[in-house]
Amino acid sequence: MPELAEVDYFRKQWNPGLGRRIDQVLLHPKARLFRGADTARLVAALTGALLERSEARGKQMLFVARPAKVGATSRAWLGLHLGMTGELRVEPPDFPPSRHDHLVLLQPERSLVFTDPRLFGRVRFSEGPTAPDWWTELPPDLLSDAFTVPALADFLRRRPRAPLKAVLLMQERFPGIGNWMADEILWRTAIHPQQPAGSLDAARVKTLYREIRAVCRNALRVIGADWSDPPATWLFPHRWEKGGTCPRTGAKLQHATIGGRTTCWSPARQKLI
DNA sequence: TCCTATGTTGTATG
DNA sequence: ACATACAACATAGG
Repeated sequence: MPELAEVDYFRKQWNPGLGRRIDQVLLHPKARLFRGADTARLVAALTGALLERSEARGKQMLFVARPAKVGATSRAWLGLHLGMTGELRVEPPDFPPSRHDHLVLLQPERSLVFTDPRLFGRVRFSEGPTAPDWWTELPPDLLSDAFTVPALADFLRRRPRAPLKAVLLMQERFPGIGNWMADEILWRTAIHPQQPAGSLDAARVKTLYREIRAVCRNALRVIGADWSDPPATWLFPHRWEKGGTCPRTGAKLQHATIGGRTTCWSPARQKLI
């Protein structure tokens, strides 16, 4: 389920383990989750290490650990992506991992668990004095100063015929936006999800920019903080209701596959132009 | 049985 | 080279 705010919520689930030692690492090395990662080194580096801190950028998470060796300047960098069904949670120290618990960091006081039934998630691992490229080369956060109206306009211009719904899902420009956030943004902006990205005038680009930032802020405040339900004034709680209606117009919501994903919009306020 | 699922990626086509 | 579209990945639930 995780998009921007859900990812940050799950990241914080491991907060009780920060500043604490990792005694043991349990994993299934052949799980698709670990494709491309050196699991042997991951286990060797994290065993006995101190879990220092974590951060999230878009749908990506980073956990940083200090190796047991005294005076070590190198760090262990653990990158996690939750895919479609990944979750992070805390369990007791003696907890027995079940089938989908693919990575477990055992601490004296608790177990930090990464579970992912569908295995669309991903674990990355690196060692070194500074953060690895796969972390530092991530695109700028949508709430940072680096995400600007001209940057948005330029990106849309380069994908002139793609439907806006599909474009908003491109992580290289919109890190953290997923299916429900894209629909929420277009609904607030009153733009049809099928609208070609290159067809917006300057005023609409500016409005789109503002609503992208607003949905990111609101989602982090409401869902990211404690997994609160978004209020009925959002599209979110109505999008899967049968016979669901638009909270602003009262008109019946519509559904179709756009950009390869099930899309919900309010035909009363989102019309092709 | 068939369809759906808050995601990414590899591949084909234009 | 770039833009676009879509199957594939793996599992559970309606």
